[in-house]
Amino acid sequence: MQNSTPHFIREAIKEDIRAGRCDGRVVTRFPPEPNGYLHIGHAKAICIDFGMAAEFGGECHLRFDDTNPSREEQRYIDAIQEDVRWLGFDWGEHLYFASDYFGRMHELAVMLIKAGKAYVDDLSADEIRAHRGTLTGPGRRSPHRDRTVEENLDLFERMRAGEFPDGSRVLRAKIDMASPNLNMRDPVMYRILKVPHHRQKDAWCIYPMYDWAHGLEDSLEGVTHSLCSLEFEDHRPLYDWFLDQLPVHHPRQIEFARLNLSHTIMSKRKLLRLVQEGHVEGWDDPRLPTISGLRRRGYTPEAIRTFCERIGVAKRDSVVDHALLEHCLREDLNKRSPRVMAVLRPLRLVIDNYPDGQSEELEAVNNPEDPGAGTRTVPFSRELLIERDDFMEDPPKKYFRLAPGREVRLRYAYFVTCTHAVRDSSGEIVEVHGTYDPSTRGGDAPDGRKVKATLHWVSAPHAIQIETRLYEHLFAKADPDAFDDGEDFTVNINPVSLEVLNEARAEPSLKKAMPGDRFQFERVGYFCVDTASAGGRPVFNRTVTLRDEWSRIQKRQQSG
RNA sequence: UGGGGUGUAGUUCAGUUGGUAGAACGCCUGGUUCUGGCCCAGGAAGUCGGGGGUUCAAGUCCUCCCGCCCCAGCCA
Repeated sequence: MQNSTPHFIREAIKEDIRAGRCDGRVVTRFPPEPNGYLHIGHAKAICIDFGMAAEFGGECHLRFDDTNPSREEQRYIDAIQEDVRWLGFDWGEHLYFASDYFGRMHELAVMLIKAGKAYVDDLSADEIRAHRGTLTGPGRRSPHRDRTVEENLDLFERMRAGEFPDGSRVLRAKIDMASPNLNMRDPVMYRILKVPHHRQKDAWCIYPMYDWAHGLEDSLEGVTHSLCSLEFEDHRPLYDWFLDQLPVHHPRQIEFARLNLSHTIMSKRKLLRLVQEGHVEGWDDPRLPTISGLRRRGYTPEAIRTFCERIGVAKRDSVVDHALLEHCLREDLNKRSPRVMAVLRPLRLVIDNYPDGQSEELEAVNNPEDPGAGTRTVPFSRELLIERDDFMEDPPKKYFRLAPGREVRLRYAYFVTCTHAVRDSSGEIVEVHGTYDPSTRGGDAPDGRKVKATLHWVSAPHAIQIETRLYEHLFAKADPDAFDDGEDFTVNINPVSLEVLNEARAEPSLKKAMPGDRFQFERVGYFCVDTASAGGRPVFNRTVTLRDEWSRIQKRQQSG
């Protein structure tokens, strides 16, 4: 975190500290509304909020902005805490709820009314909208704008007491109906909502609006820097106005651009649709950019944090290439993942000169990137399983793998030379035969001869059966929102974003794998044991493939 | 004739007080290798949104223009 690239928020905070504007203290907050699951866009915000606090020796609060009980639920509060913690951040004792400040907010609202800066309006929602004016024209004052302080006080107390039905009255700030900033045209501070709150129960039937509440939440907690996304830039004058009217601490709001990622969507509304319409299996579907989905997919918190660091912080709208996320993932997984051999689409390979019924244990390195990871043994026998892609009867140029007459290495085992392939009546290759060189045990030839390819394999009689789930982008297009009139983003859903392989086999060491464990299947990709794995046959989610030069060569050969 | 933002390689970002541009990812070459992974070396790629101006010198300063994003919830 020390040699991070510079960005404007870091510079602004430094400048504030230098100028003594915040007592040298840095207090930030991550303020989710508990009405949905966190996604990688939130991860960016979390990294910035907690990251800035940590960098300047300050603190970052986790505060639930629970001011709208009609859409918030306890289960989201729980899930959000789990996700933030999993990402590696610690709010210590600073867990807060906006709803805990309702009493203080109410007092301050009364103070504003007494100062003649807020009034109760009887206009309906539609009327208020009509009075607000347009983007280019000023609004009109409500006929109730000039009520006396006494009348406003009385009406506001009766609103709170539950005397009026939902939507019948609101408390509004008295600012400027002609302001070019619509947020300043007498914004609503409180609305009547006779809905029990998930934490406050029936204590309130009026609830504060975001603009009124958020600055106070920040202020009450002593937040120094309130970091949020760009769409709140227009709200900053109002944020400042409220705080300026009151005898309270005044934090500084700074806005940055939210994260967009290619090949996926970040909007809560659209994510919800994907879940509700069954395009995915739930909020933690491994194809979703939700934190829970990424976790189940096998992403590491470290990879996500590195990613958030590398994308930078700026104010322009942008779309980050999903490839950068995958790069950060592979970089981390490469260092930490134990290697293991598994064959996704098996093809029988019979070693004709290997004694029938015999088997032996061969030593394999657990992680070439980490000498401390040690070794294990894998069983070898006459009947092996190799990847179908690793054999071609009539190979094209640059194909280095097994083919008739060709010698390759079986990793950690022997050099084998293919003799022939066997086809069934329909002409499909059902097995391959070959011979091995006993002197190459372990994988090296005493005479120093080389092979151009090394294949992964499993011993057929020893292998365990596993299920693998191969994921591709949920959206085929980089921009899921690129669609024609009359269509919506769901037309861009990739119909083959999930491929389930039931015939995969793995080396027996995988028997001990537990849900959440991550492995590199050598030459194939990184996999993570699914949380829903049944005991007998573990399910492996493909987190990400290994970079694959051969597939690029193939693409080139096909296209030209 | 509303307001607020924002425009630098394909992408995401850096570019100190003005000295004709850098990184990462992606892409391409080559090397290395018991993973076609990792690693190493190299390369292609930018009329710095456009015009005008100030200056010996402008991505940086001034000015005009253009593009894109956000705002008319009793959502956050």
